[in-house]
Amino acid sequence: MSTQKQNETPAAGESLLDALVPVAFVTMAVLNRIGAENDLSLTLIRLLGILHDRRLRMVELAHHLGLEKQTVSGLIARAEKRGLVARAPNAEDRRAVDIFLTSEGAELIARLRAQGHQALAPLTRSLSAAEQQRLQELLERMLDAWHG
Amino acid sequence: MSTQKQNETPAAGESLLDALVPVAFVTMAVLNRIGAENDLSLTLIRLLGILHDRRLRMVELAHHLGLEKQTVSGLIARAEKRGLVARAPNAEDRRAVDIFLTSEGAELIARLRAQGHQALAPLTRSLSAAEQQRLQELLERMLDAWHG
DNA sequence: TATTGTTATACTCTATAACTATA
DNA sequence: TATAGTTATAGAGTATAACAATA
Repeated sequence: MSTQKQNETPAAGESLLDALVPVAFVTMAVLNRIGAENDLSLTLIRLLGILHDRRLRMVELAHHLGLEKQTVSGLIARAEKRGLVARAPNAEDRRAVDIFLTSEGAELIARLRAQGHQALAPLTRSLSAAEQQRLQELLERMLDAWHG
Repeated sequence: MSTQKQNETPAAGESLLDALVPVAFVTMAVLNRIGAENDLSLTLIRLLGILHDRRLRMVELAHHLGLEKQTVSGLIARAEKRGLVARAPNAEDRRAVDIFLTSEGAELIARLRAQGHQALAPLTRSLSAAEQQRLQELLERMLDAWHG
């Protein structure tokens, strides 16, 4: 079943991933800890982050998160009970429901963002300003390639 | 409640995080998808990854994962039932239990690793070899600063 | 007494399946 | 018929609390 290593990723790519994956895990761990301090899962953080400048319908939100609509229905139900988001009937489609942040939810994610910057600062602070800029540039290029 | 922006993270750092966090999310999403294809959660992937070259006791494993020992006890119970890991009494401490990969577990994580390289290749492939190396270097510096 | 591990219990996250209301 | 959303149900992941065995 093992193919010859013809079209496989070269060694250089492997080493990059060996740095990228741990950095991603550390980043997630930090966000997760901040979430825990605020009683929020990573999913809920993402959800609030997505809604921070948008009002979306349930299905759209599910698509953004890569989750099933029933799952998001439950997430929203719990977040709504906590006063972080609200539902409103959609103007054009009477089947649809718009989801949006309450002011409390908006304040929470602003606070989270500040905490995130503080908590992740030790990670970025090890690099000079020029290096940070270079790193940011490379990461953005990767992201663009991924999404575009 | 909003402090003056005296000792807060400077704009340069914020922009880097605005690239780092999405890259981390994409990386996690890819790993998560690969995990799902193999019926593995991110936690289980990490757990197997940690055990790939080690034999650890329950508490040590919990510490590595940043989880409570009871949680890991459950994870191990399920992984053991699937034949991915095994338990053995520790030689020196009769209270302790050593956890280690079965050959099946070892094969699985080797397969996952290959899948991960393939799946994340589109992310890294957008950069030249020199840029990949530079990026890897910067990420490693951040990691060293974080752990060291 | 303190530590290692397990079990009991509860809540969140997630999916599959089945349902209602609207398009 | 197809789509938007909810509810029912079930399993994994996580934590707190209580326990047994060993140090």
